[in-house]
Amino acid sequence: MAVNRLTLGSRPDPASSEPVGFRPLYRQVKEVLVDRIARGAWRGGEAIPSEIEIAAELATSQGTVRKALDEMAAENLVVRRQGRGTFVARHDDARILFQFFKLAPDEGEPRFPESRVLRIGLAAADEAAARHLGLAPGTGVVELVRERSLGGRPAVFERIVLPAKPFAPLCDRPVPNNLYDLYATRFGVTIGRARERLKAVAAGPEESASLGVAPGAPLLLVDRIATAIDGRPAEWRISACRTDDLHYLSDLR
Amino acid sequence: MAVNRLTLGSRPDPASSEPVGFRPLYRQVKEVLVDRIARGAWRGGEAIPSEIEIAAELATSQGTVRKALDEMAAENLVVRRQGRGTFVARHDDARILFQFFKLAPDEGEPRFPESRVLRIGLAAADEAAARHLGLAPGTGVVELVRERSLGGRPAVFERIVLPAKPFAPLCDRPVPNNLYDLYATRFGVTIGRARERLKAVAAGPEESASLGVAPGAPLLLVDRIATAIDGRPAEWRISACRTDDLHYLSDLR
DNA sequence: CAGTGGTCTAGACCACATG
DNA sequence: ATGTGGTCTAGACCACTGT
Repeated sequence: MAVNRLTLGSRPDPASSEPVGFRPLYRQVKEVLVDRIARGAWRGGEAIPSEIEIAAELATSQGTVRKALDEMAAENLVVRRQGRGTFVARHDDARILFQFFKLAPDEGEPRFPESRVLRIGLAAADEAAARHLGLAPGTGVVELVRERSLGGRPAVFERIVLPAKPFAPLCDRPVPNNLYDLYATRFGVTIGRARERLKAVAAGPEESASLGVAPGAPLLLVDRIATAIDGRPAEWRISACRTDDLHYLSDLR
Repeated sequence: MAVNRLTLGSRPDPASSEPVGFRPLYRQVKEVLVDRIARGAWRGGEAIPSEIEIAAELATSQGTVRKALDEMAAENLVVRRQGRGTFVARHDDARILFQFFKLAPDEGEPRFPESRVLRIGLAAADEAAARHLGLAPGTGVVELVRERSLGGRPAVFERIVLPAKPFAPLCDRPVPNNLYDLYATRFGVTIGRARERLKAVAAGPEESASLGVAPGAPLLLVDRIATAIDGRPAEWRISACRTDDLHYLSDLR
């Protein structure tokens, strides 16, 4: 197995014309670890080696490894537990609820929604889908339309577009409620972050039928691009949300 | 002047019934520094003492002070610049745009909006305002209604409610475009974070007139409670936003 | 040049979890 | 008792900024 050679903190060649500037050691350590997680070296929930072991393997100090792991913990890639170890973060319902599902009832606790699939199948990426997912137009994609309910009442009508490679097998069996956990465990695609653009729109016929609101009623439209931890866009999702007794929570800090 | 006594990292009395658990030294250092900023020991943009000076004053190590300052930088309380020093964060337009103003044009760069005040005056807090601001109902509040434009076109119609203490003088002279900077420099209230709840609603008569949209057109309603760095709610703001060629940006990470 | 924050190291000890 | 991450310290050196 190849040894991980890390350049030292000091520049090896001061006259070099590298445009990268200075790359701290702890970022290189982080890069190695993120890459290993992205390649599935450990499963979600599994413990990674201890700081001391990683430090020994990469020939650096425990403090440097710690700084790398602290950054990864801040990005929700990893969970650290004193006395137990460092674990690859899982997309369990609690995390989804905290990080990715921002819709909550006006009164009462946030809950994870139930889902009902309305349509699923393969299609060719139109111009918008191709642009959002970084594909060539016409590339195969999986298209999934579903309805999500909170407290037994339909709340979200959404359309999800994924690259057929590697997600095509999704069409073959029932899809679970929690998709991001499935992406990670079955397809090795770990979603790291997402960017959402929100608009208020008038309900169209399909949305109004699904959500039980009048046509033209105001709905919150959430346009999300979710990105894997290797930085590649992995999912495009448009959700129309009822907000009569729900709201979208955004923390500014 | 009182000396800042910090407890050591080890528990002074293992049999003590203190419910606080363990309070790391660096958090106590942070607490001291946050408190000094909240009390206006340094103005926004001003440099605070160097790590070495703070460490000497509080009789701790540079590394501990650094950890405190790093956390404060992560919370946007402070800006650190290599070679120059550590500065109290200012609510300049760039920061507002990044942290608090999430509305951006669908095409083109985000910009800071212009504002036009429609009404300002003193009032008694109704039940909702009192609850949001942690006041007794009937307490005096400042109420400000304004219209904000992007690219010369009205985009946001908003109502802002503030405690009359200490904000009453706002009514006496023209209010600037950037309110959070004013809160900090003139009233010593530094906004640290905010929680926004979003809904899609139908435009009412006042909103539709101000924003130039049809009555009943869908608008994005943003209900914000902004909190000062000492943790107290300082502002309640409800904004109705046009989203035909704008969107609200939410980064999930 | 001196002074600042940033990185890296090494070691000691603490808090926590598990066996 | 052992091993994990968390805190704290001390010191060396690097990168950056201003004088």
